[in-house]
Amino acid sequence: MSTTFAQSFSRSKDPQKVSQNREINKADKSRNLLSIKQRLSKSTSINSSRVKIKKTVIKRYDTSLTRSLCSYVDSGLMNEALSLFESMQNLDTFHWNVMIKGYTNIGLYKEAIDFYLLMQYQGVKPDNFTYPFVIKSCVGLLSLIEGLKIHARLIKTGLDSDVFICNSLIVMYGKVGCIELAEEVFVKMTNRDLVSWNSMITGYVLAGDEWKLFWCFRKMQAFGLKPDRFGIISALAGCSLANYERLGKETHCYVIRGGHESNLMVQTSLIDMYCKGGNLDYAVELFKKVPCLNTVVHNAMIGGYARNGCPLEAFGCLVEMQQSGNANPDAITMVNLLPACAQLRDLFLGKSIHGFAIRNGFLPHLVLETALVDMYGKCGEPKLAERVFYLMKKRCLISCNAMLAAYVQNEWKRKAINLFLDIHEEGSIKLDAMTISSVLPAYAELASLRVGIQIHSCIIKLGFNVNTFVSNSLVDMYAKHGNLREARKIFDRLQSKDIVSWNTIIMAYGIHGCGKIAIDLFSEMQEKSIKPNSSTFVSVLSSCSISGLIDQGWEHFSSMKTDYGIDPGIEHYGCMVDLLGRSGNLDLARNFINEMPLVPTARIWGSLLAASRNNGDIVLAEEVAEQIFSLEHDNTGSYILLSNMYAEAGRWEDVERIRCLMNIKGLEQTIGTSMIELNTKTFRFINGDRSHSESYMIYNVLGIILGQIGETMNSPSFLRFRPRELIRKRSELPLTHSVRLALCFEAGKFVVSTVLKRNSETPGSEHLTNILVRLPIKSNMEDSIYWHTAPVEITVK
DNA sequence: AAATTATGAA
Repeated sequence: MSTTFAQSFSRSKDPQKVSQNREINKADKSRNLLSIKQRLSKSTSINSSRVKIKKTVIKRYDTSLTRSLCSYVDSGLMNEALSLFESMQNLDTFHWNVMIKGYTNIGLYKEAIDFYLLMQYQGVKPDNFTYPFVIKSCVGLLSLIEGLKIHARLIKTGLDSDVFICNSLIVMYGKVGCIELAEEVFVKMTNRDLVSWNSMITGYVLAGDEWKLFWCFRKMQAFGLKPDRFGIISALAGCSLANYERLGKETHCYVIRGGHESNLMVQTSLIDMYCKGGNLDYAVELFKKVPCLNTVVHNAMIGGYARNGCPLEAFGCLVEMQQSGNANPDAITMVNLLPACAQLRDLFLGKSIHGFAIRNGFLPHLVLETALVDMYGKCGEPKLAERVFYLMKKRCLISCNAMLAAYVQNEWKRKAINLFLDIHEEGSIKLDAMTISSVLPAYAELASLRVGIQIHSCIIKLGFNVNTFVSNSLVDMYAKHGNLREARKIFDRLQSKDIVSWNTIIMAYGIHGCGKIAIDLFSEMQEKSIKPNSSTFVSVLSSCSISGLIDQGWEHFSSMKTDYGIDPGIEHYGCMVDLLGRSGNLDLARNFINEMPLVPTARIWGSLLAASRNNGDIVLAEEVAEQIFSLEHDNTGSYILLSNMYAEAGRWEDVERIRCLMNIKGLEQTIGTSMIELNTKTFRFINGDRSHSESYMIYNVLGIILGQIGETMNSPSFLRFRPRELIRKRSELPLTHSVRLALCFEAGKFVVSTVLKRNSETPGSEHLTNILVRLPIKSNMEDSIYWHTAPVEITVK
């Protein structure tokens, strides 16, 4: 299949077409623009012609010159038209209108408005024919301010009752996003024609207000007007907005009854509607019946295949389009194909499309570039996404959001946060809820709760705290930072909880070892008749696994399929292996893996490897590691784990062998660190760390807390290192785990500062003990090899 | 002498 794509890409590489496209893109526009500005500044020549108008009022109209002017304008030859215009005498409103129309039609909106201003300056009065063009130019510039000025002028001159002008105004306000103003114009009109209604309906499509759209659609019929193809096309767009299947079919009936079935644009809209409503079969049926397929219909179908999870069919449609010879792919075709590449995770295909777009002169193109950023992000290539992003000439909110998502999906958290801050500080692009919920996972993973709280207040200021997506990310962020209470508070206050909200809060309790609360929340969710999805069960099963709720884990695992019809995925099997491994039942875990219907991944085996280490089963560990290395030869963690197990067993030759293997493969041991933030400073600890200047205090605190939970530390062992003591050193390692050291540092500092505030003297070691022993330490520390991934809550009465 | 509304897009 991929050779067909490659062939079809290279076949249409036509140098002539490429140069044509490029020319349209830039050359013409800039040339025109320059000459007009130069000529407009020489207003003396036009001035003199005005003088001549006054002198020769009686002189007969030169119709042949006027006719030439019109034909230049109609063929888009504005330079020639301008020369003729300047040389002409007897210029009246009609000539000016022709010029304004010409500039509007070729997209030189600024020049059209300049001409409109100039004609007034020259004393020529604009009439009802002038304004539709001028208003269209405002739409082209998306300039509400110019539009409002013109509207004011219309009210002053009394032209605001002209139906054509009012219709233009409705279109303008609809397109610049001021639907209320469009409504105002519409309501004030005394005679509304079909175009007025159609324009209003189109405005509602753009505003995304399908309710008012259909209200309008019905109201116009009550006034005795029959919807034509314009209104029907908008209504079809409204159906995909609303996603009402019945409404779509109802509107399809209008098409048939009105006899619009043969109209290509109507056919396209119908296909698009059925695609967006997920009714792909209907769309394909209609697509097959279209007699002359153009680029747009193909694009609608390609987009439909892509959005309905049929990426290969999307490419099939591209090949059909190229083989038909009637239609050529354009920039939008590329935009529609890129999500298909992302779904296939096929980087080669994505790059082919990128190359095709470059060769055909489609770039620069804001939407296409954004789609490229999105595709590279989803194909796991944040570097390429970044490259496209920073080469873009223009960027908008959506392109920034796409880049942020690409960073976050690929774990480039720092970059995501920096980009977010850049956008925020630069200020020209206004953030939305999507921006925030894209970047929050990056804040959740990085160790600074302080900055997370800053973002939270920023969210409240911007009013995004009511948004469900944002709140879900916030719940996750607080949970990952160990502040379960705040996470719960946000969850409880959230007005409209969706399935993600529930999944997140269940997982939050799960990762903190509060399996019971997690399961209670799961029941509560079911009582509220919210249907769990596949991710819900990942949350529930991990909660059971972490808290050692073996029976409940099995219950939920089997009820997934029987009660909810959800087939367990690889991640669910992973949770179960974890559960069995934690319970120490290695044989069961192993049989479970062998009997599961899916091919085990490295992560599944990794779960069993961890379990075999905790149970000291070195034979199983070796076997499992073999499986992992066959899947991922560079899995550093597994090498280290195996090496540690050999060390614990005193098998030094094997330790050495593993180290050599790692050297050969160029793998380095990564050192895990734990960070904690105190008074705006970040402190980093490694396991058994003694490098901190306050290590004495930290180990003091550690000793005290260990005493409270019944663990003891043979203090000298970490001071010296002798191979024979390695066994003990290894088994003691969790005692001085980096997470514990970080927490003890925080606890100690807290006590010191509290005591200092009270007594204004430095507390001694005994002092510290006295206070720490009395501290209520809230957490079930014994449950885990570390106490917790989250800070321990310490309160002093 | 002349005008206004439509299809596919992240």
